[in-house]
Amino acid sequence: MAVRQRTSSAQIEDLVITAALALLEDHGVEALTVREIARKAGVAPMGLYNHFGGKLDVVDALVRQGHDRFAIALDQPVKGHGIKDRLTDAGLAYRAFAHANPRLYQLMFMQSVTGYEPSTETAISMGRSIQVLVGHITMMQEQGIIRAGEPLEIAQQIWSNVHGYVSLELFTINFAPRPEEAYRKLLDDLLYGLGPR
Amino acid sequence: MAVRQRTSSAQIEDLVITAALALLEDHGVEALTVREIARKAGVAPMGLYNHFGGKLDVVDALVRQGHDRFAIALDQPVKGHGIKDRLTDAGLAYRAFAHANPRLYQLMFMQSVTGYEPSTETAISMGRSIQVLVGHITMMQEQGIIRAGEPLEIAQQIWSNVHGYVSLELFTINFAPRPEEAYRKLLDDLLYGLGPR
DNA sequence: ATAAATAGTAGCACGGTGTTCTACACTTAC
DNA sequence: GTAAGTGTAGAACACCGTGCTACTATTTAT
Repeated sequence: MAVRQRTSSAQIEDLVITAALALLEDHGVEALTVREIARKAGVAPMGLYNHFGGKLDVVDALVRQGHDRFAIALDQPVKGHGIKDRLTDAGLAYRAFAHANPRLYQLMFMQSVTGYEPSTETAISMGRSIQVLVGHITMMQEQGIIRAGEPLEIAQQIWSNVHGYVSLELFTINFAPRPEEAYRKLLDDLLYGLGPR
Repeated sequence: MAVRQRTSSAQIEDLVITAALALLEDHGVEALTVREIARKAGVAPMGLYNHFGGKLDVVDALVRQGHDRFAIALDQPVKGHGIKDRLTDAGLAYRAFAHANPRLYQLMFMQSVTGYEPSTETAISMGRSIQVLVGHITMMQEQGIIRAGEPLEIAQQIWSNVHGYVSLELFTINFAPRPEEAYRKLLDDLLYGLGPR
């Protein structure tokens, strides 16, 4: 006879999100089912509907938490590096995050769960990462390292390049023999292309 | 021996792929179900298993056909443009293809169907698109428009940038007010960054 | 302290999915 | 004509996300 216990309401949401993240990274998006998440979290399937709107809502919470962690990772300055290395450091941190949480990254930027669309709240979280990047760019423009221009537009250029490389590297055929080195060269050319002419 | 006519078989495969493509672009990946594809193709669900390995095999055929069309699109030279515009033209053609077939593009490069992974045969088709790009690059290197270096590595840089922009534009928040113009500027900076120093 | 409200549980049910199996009809080869 | 092969329809299976009901344990109001 299973003893029914009551889990603290405050902790349940954390349990669910943690379980979902573990399932995602360990066994892929296919393992991200309501029953499986509930089982791993030690919660009844219905608990997922009591605390979240449903499966996609759990996914959304997962993605939102990911974006929050992501923004922090992008904002870590590297000790001993000056402003001119800001963008390169952020670029390397970007790739490192994606490599550390590949499936989460896929969820955050590649819509890998059918039917899922980020909520406005999650979109705001994503916006914070972009603002971190914009901050770096503005600072480097003031130093004359990056050409003048709308920072948001330049941010999109940088994001495109970095996201493109990382997503291709992780999820389709990677045709560069030394990915790490090729990525550094990409960052270098990117910075040069964005420099003053 | 006992060579049978395969005409109907070949037609059925075409019917299925055409139906799947129409469903995909009209109603999204969620509409891409075995029963729905079969209904639209005027075929029994079992026909999908007689002619293909299953649903994912149909998806793979769809993707492979997409890559074949894609390679052709990238190789169309623009009348009146010289070699130095080759890359810009290809970049614009790239984005045009993605905008014309957004969900197919998503399937080809963003693994939007859970469980699907391109077959080796499909990967070869994808390789052809890359070879088209490599051809352009080599030609431009000979003209001194692009710096020396491994063409394949440069191809990956370009592909990353272009794919990143397009996929962000189509499937996540687009934060550039004039996407077309921003994209042209991206191509311009990209070319400059890859130019001789 | 006691009773009511709350919040969790288990388990079944529904419609939908990919997939497989069986039984039947039609075409084609010899 | 006959037999093999190929297509069909339709049921079935094991999942899926999602609700519903009935029950129980905790919390809270009185």
